[in-house]
Amino acid sequence: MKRTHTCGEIGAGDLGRDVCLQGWVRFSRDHGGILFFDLADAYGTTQLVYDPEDVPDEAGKDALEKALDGFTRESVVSVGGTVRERIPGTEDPRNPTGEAEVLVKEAEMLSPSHPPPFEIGEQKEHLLPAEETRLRYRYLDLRRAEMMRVMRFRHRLLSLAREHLDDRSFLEVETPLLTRSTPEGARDFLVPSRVHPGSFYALPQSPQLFKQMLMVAGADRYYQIARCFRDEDSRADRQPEFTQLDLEMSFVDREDVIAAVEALIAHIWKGLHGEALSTPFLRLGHEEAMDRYGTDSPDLRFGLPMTEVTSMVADAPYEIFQRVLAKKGAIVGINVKKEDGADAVGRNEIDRLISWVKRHGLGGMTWMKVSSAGLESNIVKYFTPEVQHGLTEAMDAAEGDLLLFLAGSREKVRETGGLLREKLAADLDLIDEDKHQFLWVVDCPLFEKDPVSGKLTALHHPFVRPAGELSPDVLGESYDLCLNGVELGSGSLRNHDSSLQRSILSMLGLSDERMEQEFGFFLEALGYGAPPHGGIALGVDRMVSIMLGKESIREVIAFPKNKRMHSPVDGSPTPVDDDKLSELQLMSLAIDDLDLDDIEDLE
RNA sequence: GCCCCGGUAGUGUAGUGGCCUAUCAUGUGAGCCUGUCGAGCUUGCGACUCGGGUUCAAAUCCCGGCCGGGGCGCCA
Repeated sequence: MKRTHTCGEIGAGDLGRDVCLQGWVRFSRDHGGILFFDLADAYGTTQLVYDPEDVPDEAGKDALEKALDGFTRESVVSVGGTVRERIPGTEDPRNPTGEAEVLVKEAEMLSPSHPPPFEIGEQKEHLLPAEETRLRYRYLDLRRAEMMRVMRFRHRLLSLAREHLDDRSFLEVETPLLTRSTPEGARDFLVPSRVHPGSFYALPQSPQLFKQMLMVAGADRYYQIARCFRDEDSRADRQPEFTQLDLEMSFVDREDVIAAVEALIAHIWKGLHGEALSTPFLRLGHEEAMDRYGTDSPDLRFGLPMTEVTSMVADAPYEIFQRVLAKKGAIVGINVKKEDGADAVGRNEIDRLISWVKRHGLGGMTWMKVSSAGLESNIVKYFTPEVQHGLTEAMDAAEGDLLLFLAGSREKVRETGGLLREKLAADLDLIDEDKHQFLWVVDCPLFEKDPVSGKLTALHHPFVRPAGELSPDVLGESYDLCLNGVELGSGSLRNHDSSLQRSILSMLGLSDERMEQEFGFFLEALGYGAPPHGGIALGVDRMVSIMLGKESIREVIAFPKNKRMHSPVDGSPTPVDDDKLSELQLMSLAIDDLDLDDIEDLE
């Protein structure tokens, strides 16, 4: 028997037709004579029915019944039969195939299944087995229609991206997975070389240098759906291997790249959601993002910005503020607007917020209520009417609002204020889960100074073009894309001038010798006519998970690693045989009976 | 490296010191049932993460390990 139809396409139009269906037995219902089976495949479910009083071939009846007896849950079977209309009143309106059924005349077991460790049928989220179990039997988990829907959504997103970029002369190029380990950035996954004992490839953390060399090559516009690898601890939105939609363009300025990315995302959005996405996206300077929201990827689905009031209250004889000012600290306010639910924040709630703030390392929090008579609280008396007026103006305070103030070191206040903002939004239910708020954060500093060593490190990566004359404080020609407070992608214009690139690497502490050793090949490439260029890399896993409202990117990756970077389905990583190691001239230090003398003997 | 939460039949759960020979559902085995659709009915099966401790008594309390998850650090 050969399949003639899928389980999702049988309908009223097929009545009377002889068909062959093949798929998985999802549920069966035995009424003591008449039998029902739900046969499922990737496209849908069709009801099979066996009726002992309606068997065309009496001689084959026993064999047919015997075969059907073996149709256990999740076994793969092949059936031949006739499509017929269901008895009136027994149609299933929830199922697109629910008006028809297939009367089984032939049945064959293709592949039996053990009883599955959990149920494959559609079920409520809270009835799902633990993620651990789902990942161990991922091939069964993926069999669920919801997971198939996720995989299709992801596929569609990538198709739409390809379609859009192909139409705009972007060239899809595969860059190597076996690459050079470079000193900057995350920890590398290393691959030992058999041919060059003691030498290693690194799996790419991103195709950054290769795509830039493609620009030198004159490719003009490049993209790649690129797997990237970073050996750092995972999070709900971080896996050791992940996918970037990576692109790069030549002869462009920042606006060109931003516009190209907005058009790309709008195209994807329209294709997946059917509705136009409003562009251009909001934009925020990095410094303002930090000042107002305490993070470089703020969630602008809600308000509650911070307002710095340090200078405004500088002369107020309020001791707590004065102590902070003496230590060159900062004082910021957050206005919980009446319309955001300030009334819901009573004295008890404020006390809870104060202890929450203390747990985050600040001394406390002060507050004022805005009433018709003006500001009210036990500290208002320390502020002159002019100062009160200034605060009201600066924080856009109106009657019914609640003003919260944090004081401490600038970094701590920013950080805690940002977290408080998110906590308030969650507590007051200000986040519209259906809203998708894109945001560009632009003008990030090129460098970050290590507070302990004073050493400069690159905030993004060392190839970002400075927006002005090179100095430790210079801003970069950068643009980070955020969606709902999550960093979706990071892009910039790059340095196409090799001497500028050298200066930056040198400011990052690389000696000429090291620079030559680690990046010489790339600097050399920049010396052979590198066009001005820039690009971006978008996190595909994050984009898909946010668009589908999933809590973790593991939900949108077919075979993800778990928190401890184990692959539950294949059990990797595993130890390997000693002969494999010795072929690579390697010896593990992670073995129980290791005798250090053995190593010394080898030297 | 650190902090927090969790671990009870195959799966999801109830059980906060003795009422536990551990609840319920689902699953699974057997039987019944001719229009169901996550069919129904009867009945059998099946579990306290591991080690140590406290106690007359531990699924329950304490300590440690293992496993899973969230986070900090880390992630140019």
